[in-house]
Amino acid sequence: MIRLYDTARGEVVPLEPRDPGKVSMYVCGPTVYGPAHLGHGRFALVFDVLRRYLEWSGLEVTYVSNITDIDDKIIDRAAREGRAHDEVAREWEAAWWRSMEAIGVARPTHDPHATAFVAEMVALIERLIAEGAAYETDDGVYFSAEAVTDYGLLARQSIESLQAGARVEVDETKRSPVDFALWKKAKPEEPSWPSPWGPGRPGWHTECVVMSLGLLGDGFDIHGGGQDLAFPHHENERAQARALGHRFAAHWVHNGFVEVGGEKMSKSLGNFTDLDDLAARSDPRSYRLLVLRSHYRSPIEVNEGVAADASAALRRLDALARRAATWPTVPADAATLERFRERMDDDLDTPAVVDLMFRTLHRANQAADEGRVDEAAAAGAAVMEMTGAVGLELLADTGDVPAEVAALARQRDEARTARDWAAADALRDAIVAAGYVVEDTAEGTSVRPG
RNA sequence: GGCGGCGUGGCCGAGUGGCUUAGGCAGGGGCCUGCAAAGCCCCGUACGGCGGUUCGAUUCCGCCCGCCGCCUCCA
Repeated sequence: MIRLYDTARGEVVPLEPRDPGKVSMYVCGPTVYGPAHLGHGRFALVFDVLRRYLEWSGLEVTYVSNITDIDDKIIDRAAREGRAHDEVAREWEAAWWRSMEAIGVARPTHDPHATAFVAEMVALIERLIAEGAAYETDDGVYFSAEAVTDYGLLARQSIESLQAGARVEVDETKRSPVDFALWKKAKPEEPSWPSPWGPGRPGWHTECVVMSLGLLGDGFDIHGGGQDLAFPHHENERAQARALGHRFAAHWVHNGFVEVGGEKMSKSLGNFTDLDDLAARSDPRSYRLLVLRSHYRSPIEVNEGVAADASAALRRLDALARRAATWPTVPADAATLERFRERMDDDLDTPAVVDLMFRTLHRANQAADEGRVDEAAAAGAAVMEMTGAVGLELLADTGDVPAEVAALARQRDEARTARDWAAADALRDAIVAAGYVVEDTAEGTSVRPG
């Protein structure tokens, strides 16, 4: 079974599924108020890779990722644009799924929306009040962090040091600086839902508690998200669940940030690149390869040079896929797949897996060059199996080539047969100028989109 | 201030007390090719600084320097 770093325990520990053969995952999804950037892309890819690998391993995965469709930022944007908040949320949610599709992230098993669970959230808050873990103030309902003895577990800090470090103006209505809002009473003009405390909206941290427990049940296997969610978001989710006696998530997994010039990419710093821009400028699969090249908990630097690097590496993998298409169909090399499994099971060691992919690619090419076709085929099949298991689909086909370009290729073959090299080179230049890659093969001129 | 992490060859990025000291990209030489492309072969002796432990440290310990993250909305 796979071993993963657990933020709560601070070490790599085996994943022990609650239900044998099945894995339940909850990954905090986006607040839909704007375009997704590379950071969102990374978390989506990291957990997509984990999910696909678990499925490849034969486990039945239930993957839940929510859509936060009510939040101050959505309300702000709607107000600025003079639109309804739900209209803004719908627009950006649609954009989110388009971006996810562009980078090949599989759709979650369930994609619950916060606004569909408001009644359940109200019920949960009522229970927290009844337990003495929450209290009402003039502007809302707050959770009392002191109600949970190990508050600070995910932050790996004591509640005292968290309080001492509070950098925010202390809200006078809160009893403690680390207390957080469960329910925000609506000001005039703000969207609202009815509650025992008057019209208002839920705080961010409650939705994930209700939706994860509701869809996956208590003690679900994995709760994931970006490192910046560990505290306070996940800490606060956990606090609510624990206050009500739930075990909640068994395993907490957090991915590292995307950085630009050594700094975290974030909307507030304004140093972000939209996922759609990247997908439009390059083969979106290269971003997955880029993400796989680093360990999921390490920061990754993304810039033009690094992106070009990944694109070039991807071209080699595609080249192997094309070559492998001419080899016999044989089972993938078992020893290589065993290595792959070992590396992946070791806290998702994808850098080692990329290493293994390229070594195996090299082995396949070498065997083919030396005429050991079956060995090449087995190694090639292993590369395809591994890339497929982590969601990297290699392109073995040569793509669509227009009839006029194909005609140029045939003319070039004729010229080459006639040993008219000047004509052959001119035709090749023409095909390249049209944006295609030309390669000679035993069957003649091969042309594919560049 | 508290907590955590990082500093590796031109670039990206793994890893390890010594042994064959990843992988990718870029670069140089060669093979193949009419010339290319793709592929193959060969080539780089790097681990922030100063001490310490050790037969031996990039890897362990201490200190220092530099950088980053969380403690606030944030993937």
